[in-house]
Amino acid sequence: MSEVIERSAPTGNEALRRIRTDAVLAALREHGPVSRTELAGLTGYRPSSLTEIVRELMGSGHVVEVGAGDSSGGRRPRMLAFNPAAESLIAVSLEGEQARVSVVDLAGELLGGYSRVIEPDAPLDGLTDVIQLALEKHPKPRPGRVVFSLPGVATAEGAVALSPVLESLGERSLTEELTERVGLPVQASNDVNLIALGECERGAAADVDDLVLIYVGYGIGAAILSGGTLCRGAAGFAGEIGFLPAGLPPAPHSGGRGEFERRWSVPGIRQALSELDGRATAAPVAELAARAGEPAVAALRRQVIEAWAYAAIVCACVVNPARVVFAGAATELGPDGLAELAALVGSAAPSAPEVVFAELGTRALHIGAVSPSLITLAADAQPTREG
Amino acid sequence: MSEVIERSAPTGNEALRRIRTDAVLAALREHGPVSRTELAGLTGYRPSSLTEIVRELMGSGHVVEVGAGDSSGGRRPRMLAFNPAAESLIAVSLEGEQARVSVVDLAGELLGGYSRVIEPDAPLDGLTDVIQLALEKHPKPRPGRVVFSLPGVATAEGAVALSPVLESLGERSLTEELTERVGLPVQASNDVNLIALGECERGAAADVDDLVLIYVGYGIGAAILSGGTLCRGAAGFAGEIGFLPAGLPPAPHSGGRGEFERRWSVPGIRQALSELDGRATAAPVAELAARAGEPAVAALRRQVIEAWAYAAIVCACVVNPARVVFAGAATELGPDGLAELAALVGSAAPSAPEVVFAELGTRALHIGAVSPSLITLAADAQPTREG
DNA sequence: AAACTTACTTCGGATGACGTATAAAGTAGC
DNA sequence: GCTACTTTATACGTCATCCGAAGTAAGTTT
Repeated sequence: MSEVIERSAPTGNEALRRIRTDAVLAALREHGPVSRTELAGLTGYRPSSLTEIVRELMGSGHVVEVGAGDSSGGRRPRMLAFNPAAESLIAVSLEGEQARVSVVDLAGELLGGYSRVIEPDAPLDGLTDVIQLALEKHPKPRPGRVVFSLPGVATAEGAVALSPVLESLGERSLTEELTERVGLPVQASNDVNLIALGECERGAAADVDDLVLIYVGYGIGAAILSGGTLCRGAAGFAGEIGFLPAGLPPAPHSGGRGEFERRWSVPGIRQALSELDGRATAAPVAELAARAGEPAVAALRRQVIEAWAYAAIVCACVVNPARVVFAGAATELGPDGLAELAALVGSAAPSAPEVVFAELGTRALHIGAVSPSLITLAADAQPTREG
Repeated sequence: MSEVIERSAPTGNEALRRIRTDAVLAALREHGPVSRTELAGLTGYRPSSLTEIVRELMGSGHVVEVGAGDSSGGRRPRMLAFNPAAESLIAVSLEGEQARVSVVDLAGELLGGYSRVIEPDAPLDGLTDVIQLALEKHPKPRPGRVVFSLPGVATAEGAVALSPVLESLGERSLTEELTERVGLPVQASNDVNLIALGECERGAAADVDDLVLIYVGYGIGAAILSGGTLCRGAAGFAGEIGFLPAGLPPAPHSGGRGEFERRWSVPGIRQALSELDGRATAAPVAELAARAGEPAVAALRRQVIEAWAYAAIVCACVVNPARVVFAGAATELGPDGLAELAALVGSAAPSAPEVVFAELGTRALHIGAVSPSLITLAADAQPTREG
């Protein structure tokens, strides 16, 4: 008899136990310090039930009492708060051949950062070393898991072109081998998705459930949050808008990158700028904004804005987000550029979404890594990346 | 104290009761007749727990024993099956001024159909009458709810342009007033979404969780299913691909319909055909397929295919479905047209989805109306349409 | 200081799920 | 035909959980 469980109905007491603690913790994370009575209103549990639940969570350190609140005519409530220092986790990201390892608490606050150059021949050795170093330096709130942020560039074959330093190993072995070596569960996730979760937790999209985040960097990628949950897609490629066709008729794409991404990502804009005046720039988008007075630059800038707006409009038509967040290098466009983007999107999308810039910068990665949504994603996902 | 419940943790016994019966019913709906022991494997419950659950469901008639199964070396199992005849519901759809009311059982089988011309002045009166008629004729499995299939044409203002006969009343009042008049919960849902749920239950997408369905009719609309659940979008407009920009730079849209939809929906193709040879046709898409030998028609046919492929590619880039289903008039293109569509989509989308035609035709609406997903959607939605 | 309000906890009672034992209904071997 | 053995389904005791009511704690108001 196959023990395949179809529908994840909470069966068994341990499952229920998790659900109730998760619900209480989620309510505490979202609404700052609250009294037990307020918590009852938020979660639907009765105050009498919460007594036991809260006692348990205080025992594990995840919940702490933070003094007394204001009286509303009777006994002053004892306020409860989520304690982000109860646990920590390790966030790993790559910048070229440099691996950045950050130890963060459950609020996404940085407890310590380490970096190391990875040998392309044996990337796992270097990664394991630096993660072990971080573990030794920060034993206090024992890190519970490792979140690996991957640049997800999809190729035509459906594989994932990882960062050059990771090309030597298959993608599946990354999480599995690292889990074995480090002794902690390792979860690999698309970097743009992590950033979106971060901005959704505590950033430009904190008050929104339906969101598209468009990240402009070495490539162009989007993250789709619909109804508060990440859209992963059948193969984890949801949001790969680098392959957007430029229009009608759609042209077949050649090679591993999309034409759209090649032209309108940071390297594409850098090249277009250098063709204008022969110079190479480190931050081409910022330069577009700074040199908007020059007619040639202004024309290119307009083209870039139109291209990005096109991506936003397309996403808006398909998933109807309440807000489109531009992140990464796109934020260097400045307020004028944002206004132009918003105007274009507003005039062409059916139910015009708000258009804003990301607010968290590089912190978004850390905050996304501790987002509760990520845990639930990992729970029902295979031990591979979840998109 | 606000009684707002944030996280829907199952609190209270009645909620748990629902969850367990839902889980058991869902398992029975999906996998045909199974023994209690198999059911335990599917749901995660222990056989001893299922004794009580199944007894209850047999009491309500939703589950029936359907004889004995094959022995595997011991006592022969008593097979259990979902009983679709235990309940019925009423599906209402509009074709012009004609309201079609169908009584269907929980398998989507038609028990009876009634139609009636609605007066644009007082549409609710006619609707109420014909629904009451259906209720009188089919009292046996008492209908539990009414599912109203709405053509969802989004306007620029964010409102919904309903079928002409419903224009006289606000959209909110439709479900509320009808609920009051009929005495049953009325749920309004986008027609394309219902069709997608149907094809997903028992049709061209039965084995797929990530799906885009593109419906070509009076307009062009898509339904997005990601991870098995419908994407509704912030305002219920997810899938409104009629407003897709034709390319770069994006042009602002004028009026209530998108340029894309105006050109490549059935009326648009009809007009293009009539401009070719001055004749009006009832089924322009079928004619495109039939007269593909004429050069002028072949060119138009190719344009249509390219436009539809463009929509599919865009959706594939954004949400990465495993399959794109073309429904409505698009199926009249025939196998050659499908092959061309698939080739275009395959060459331009990053992770090429399968491209197929819908299989259920008009039955999709009925099967979608009884999809369990629709109930869960209604549960957390406002008493208005859910997109 | 007494009365009232609010916050929280303790304590039975009911419900549900699990585990084990047991009954029911077959098959296989002699 | 009788005896194992296997598989299926149920009965019952135990434990965990949630709820409601009553009780305690700690304030405010008059």
